[in-house]
Amino acid sequence: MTKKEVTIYDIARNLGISTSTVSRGLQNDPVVNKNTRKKIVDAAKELGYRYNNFASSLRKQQSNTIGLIVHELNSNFITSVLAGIEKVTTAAGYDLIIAHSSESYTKEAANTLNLFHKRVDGLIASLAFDTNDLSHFQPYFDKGIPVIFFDRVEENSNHTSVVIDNYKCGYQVTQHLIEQGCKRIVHITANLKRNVYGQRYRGYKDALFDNGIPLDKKLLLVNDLSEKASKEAALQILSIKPLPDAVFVTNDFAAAVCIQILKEHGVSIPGDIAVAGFNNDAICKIVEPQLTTVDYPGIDMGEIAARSLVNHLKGLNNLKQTNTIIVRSELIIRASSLRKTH
Amino acid sequence: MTKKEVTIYDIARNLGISTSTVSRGLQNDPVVNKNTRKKIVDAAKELGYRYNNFASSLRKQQSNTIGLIVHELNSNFITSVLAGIEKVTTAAGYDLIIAHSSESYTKEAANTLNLFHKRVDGLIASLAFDTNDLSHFQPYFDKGIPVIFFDRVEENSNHTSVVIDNYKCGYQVTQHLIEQGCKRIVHITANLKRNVYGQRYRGYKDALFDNGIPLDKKLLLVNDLSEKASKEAALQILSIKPLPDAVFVTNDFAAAVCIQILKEHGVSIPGDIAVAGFNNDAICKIVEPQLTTVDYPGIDMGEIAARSLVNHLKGLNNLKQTNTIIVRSELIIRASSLRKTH
DNA sequence: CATGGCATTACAATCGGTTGCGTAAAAATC
DNA sequence: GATTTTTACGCAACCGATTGTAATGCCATG
Repeated sequence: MTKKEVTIYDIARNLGISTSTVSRGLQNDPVVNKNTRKKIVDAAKELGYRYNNFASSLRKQQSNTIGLIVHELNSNFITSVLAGIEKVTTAAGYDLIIAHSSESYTKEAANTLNLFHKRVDGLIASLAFDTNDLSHFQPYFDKGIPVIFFDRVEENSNHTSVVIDNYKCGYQVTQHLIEQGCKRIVHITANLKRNVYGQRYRGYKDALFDNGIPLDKKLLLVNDLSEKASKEAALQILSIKPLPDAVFVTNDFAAAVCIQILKEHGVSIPGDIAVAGFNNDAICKIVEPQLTTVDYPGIDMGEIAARSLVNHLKGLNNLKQTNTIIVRSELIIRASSLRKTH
Repeated sequence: MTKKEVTIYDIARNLGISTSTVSRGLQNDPVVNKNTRKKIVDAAKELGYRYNNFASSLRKQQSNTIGLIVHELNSNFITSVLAGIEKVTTAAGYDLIIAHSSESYTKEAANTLNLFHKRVDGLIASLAFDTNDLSHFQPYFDKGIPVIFFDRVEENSNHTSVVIDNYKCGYQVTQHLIEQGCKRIVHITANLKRNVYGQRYRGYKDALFDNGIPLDKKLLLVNDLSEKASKEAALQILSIKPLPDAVFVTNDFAAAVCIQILKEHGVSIPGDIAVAGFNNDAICKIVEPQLTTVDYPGIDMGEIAARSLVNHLKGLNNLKQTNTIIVRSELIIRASSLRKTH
């Protein structure tokens, strides 16, 4: 069976010194003599000592852990964010606990509570599709545990958030499609209550308006951007008379599925219908024609969010002063939307 | 600032009972009276009590947490595994800490150690590309902490592992390509020391042998299956004279990139070169032609691995009795390899 | 030789649940 | 009504590291 754990008491007894000295020695506290420190470290190694995070966290009243709640893990974007966050938190000596909600509010709330009980020192979160309020974060707010939202945030909340300018991106994509001569632009997106989709839609709407193109509600398709939904959306597009001349999808994978179905039905891309996606996933360069999209700097968002949190935890800045941080983003034009050669 | 934490002592004082009763009451121990239990739970809610995992874990000497080490997070396969694992661990009341190595042995070792210090009750792991030995898991073995490997495992080790029959899959794919009339089959794969690639290669080799096709070392391309490497591999294929008539890539994304480059150079798929991938990622149905591949039951592997671990932890079975669990897998034939119509 | 200063180390309380064991009271048994 | 059994709860010792404060020893200074 499991052997007895080695503790600082064992080290202390072994060396004939006190546990406080051992504790300080292991923390490299300069107050303990260099030689003693070395002896402690050596003894620890030799005895097979392992640090007990529980005892430490219990006593110190902090976990040295940051919680991360994401809506999904399966996109390039989110793994980039993860990389950015990890880079910063690891460097700052924090551990990271990742929880994902699979786009479900229920799971998100459960994870939020769980991480609260795990006593994370801070939280970074991207909300699920159907999250409508932030009441499940209330315990954090009450206890003064910092929470930073990124990408999928709640609008009109005065919590710190790191986002891109979704409105501008939506506007840019639409403007680009219009400049390619498109006038009947379908917009396939998800729950408009979620900021990223709502804002992009507003950009789309305003771009149409500014170009004197009437908004046609029939061209707005809201679904969950899954493979199945995307296929159905593509079929629906085919049934619209006259055929639309562009599709702006707020997700690259969904756009790829659309392109596929449209092509299967003899529609030429971008000749008949120009298509644009969102996120700049790896898939963009695989589909034919290659997909116009918006590049979304995941790694930067992750780094910025994590750095803000870490700085706050170390007392270097105060989150209450910064509300929204907007990260640059960029329209990337590829063949799927190019109808005019300049 | 952070208000003082509410503890079971506060609840006890409030109700004029002892902490032991409170503790038992909160655990729903039937030994405490129903009414008292209700009073405790109510008081806890009212006072804003939150359970302290650290105190509990410290005392109980267990974390109720399972560690998961994966090589990456960005594939469909791995997120399926994750879903399977989560389903089981959540149901069994365990928390999950996910760590990913980004295919780096160094990070894998660091994560392994970190989870060890976090005192996970058990570990589920899929190894990185370049992991050659299991010495970083030694602390677990020494302490008797169960470790289950899945997918990317170390061969010839007598640790419990959950895998598919990679040899058979490699054989099947190759056999299928041969049956389509291919004779010069390129094999693009990664580090052959890693079981999944080594076994598939052996299947490839044996299928060739059994069909009387000589093994041509020039047709074996080993790289890291990244986008860049796949492009280079495709260009390399184009330079082989005479042109090969099939490519078996051990990763769908890499296969997709290859197809793209080959097509750009006027190669017809599958007419000139038949292509097969591995994993049955969503991308398979996006590329043109749709990609022949091997379906890999991620969710099952996750469930099986997690269930074995959980059962072991609960004392329901003993891992030392089960060594290797093989999960079913299936060749999925699509247009990218179909040269003959039956 | 006494005293002050500095460098080291020890003492002991503390963090918040958990649990074996003991006991009191209530219920059941004869 | 006495005794046994049940039910319900309390006592107190843990788990292992941290840290404010006190104490020790040493050297230097006057």
